[in-house]
Amino acid sequence: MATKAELRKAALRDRLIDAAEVRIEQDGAAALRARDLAKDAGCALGAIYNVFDDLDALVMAVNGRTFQRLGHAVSRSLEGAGALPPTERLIRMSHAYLRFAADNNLLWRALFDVQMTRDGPAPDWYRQALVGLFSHISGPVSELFPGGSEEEINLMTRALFSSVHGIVLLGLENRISGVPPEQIEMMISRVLLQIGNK
Amino acid sequence: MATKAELRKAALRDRLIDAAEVRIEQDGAAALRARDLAKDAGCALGAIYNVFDDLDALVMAVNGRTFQRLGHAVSRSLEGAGALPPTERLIRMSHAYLRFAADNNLLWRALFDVQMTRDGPAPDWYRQALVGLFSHISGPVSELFPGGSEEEINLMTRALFSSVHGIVLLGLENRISGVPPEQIEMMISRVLLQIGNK
DNA sequence: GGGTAATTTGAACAAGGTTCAAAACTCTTG
DNA sequence: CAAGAGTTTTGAACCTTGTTCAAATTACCC
Repeated sequence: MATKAELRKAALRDRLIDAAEVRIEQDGAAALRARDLAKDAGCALGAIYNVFDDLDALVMAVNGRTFQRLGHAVSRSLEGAGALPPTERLIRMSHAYLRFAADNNLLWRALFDVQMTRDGPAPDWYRQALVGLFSHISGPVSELFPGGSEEEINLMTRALFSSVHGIVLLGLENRISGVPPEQIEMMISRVLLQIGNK
Repeated sequence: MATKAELRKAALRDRLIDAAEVRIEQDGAAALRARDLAKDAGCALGAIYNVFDDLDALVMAVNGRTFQRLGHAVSRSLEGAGALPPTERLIRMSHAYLRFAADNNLLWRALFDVQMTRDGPAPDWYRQALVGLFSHISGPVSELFPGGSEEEINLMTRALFSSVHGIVLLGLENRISGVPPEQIEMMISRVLLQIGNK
């Protein structure tokens, strides 16, 4: 049964994730402060550690949500696009990826900051989420390389994802003095078209 | 004139950069400890702050060295390759980039960690170093796209660099359970060949 | 050699993650 | 309902770390 205490704990968990999400998007994951979060969530400092092992675990919980939203954003970009040529579908997904990264910049960066910090392998749900993203990509890639073995398709899928990720990452990096989003969009389109029109 | 004090200060500066370089390559930039560095360099804790504004500035000094070495590694990969087709030259440079990133993983990552942390724009020498890297790339790219305007060449140059960077970044990320370097090499080759053989 | 200025030192401060003994609360039983 | 046992929550205290600065040391000049 769900005792009163368990419900309170679950509610606190949600409030903490909410608060952390807001603060990460505002100032970045590195600027999270336990004392701020306790204030935001209306709980004691130590209460955070009744719910999460440490602040990293809280960031990971936020990352779970972010990954979910990212997956939906990419899926949505394919709605009604099933009949388009594979290159066009790749471009749509990539542009959705760019837009998500631009609109949720610091939350999106937090996704990739964590693994670097931690030594052990990323948690399972994390790998699963990446596999989910890849599964959207491998379809068009298979169509582009009909003769390729499964191994080759997998390789190309990851290579293309990584390429787009790199363009988005560096494109948004110096967003102050840097590249306007339309130009990033164009970089992605050019590279993917170049690869598609062989 | 170079007073005795100035010489000592310069020597300390070098010892601190040496020590920081070793520790960053060992444990990553985030694990740098002022007290460890003081011990390594045989100086007082406060002495670090007579030479550098803060630890970030010391990391930046290490980054300066790393960028220098990275530039040389990429340059060297082109020695005697001037006559090769542009795609082949791009592949050689990219493989050199991958090898450098793999052999100097945490030092290489420190290059890209800093700007994310800091708010202001990257220092000038930093941008210059990137421009230097790009200048190696834009040659082959111009040959690949002879009709392109300067603007288009610049765009493609940055796009290609970012793509390779992304493949290397994610390829080396989960290096424990992840992708072997030869496979990363192959990803880069495939993508670049695909782009070149249009 | 002695006096002044520059340099170096490391104890002290501040900030922030994490712990844990005590307080508050909840549930069970008589 | 009351008392006791068990659970949950609390926040003061602890610890690690970057950074400062008054005091001690060293270098320089006459």
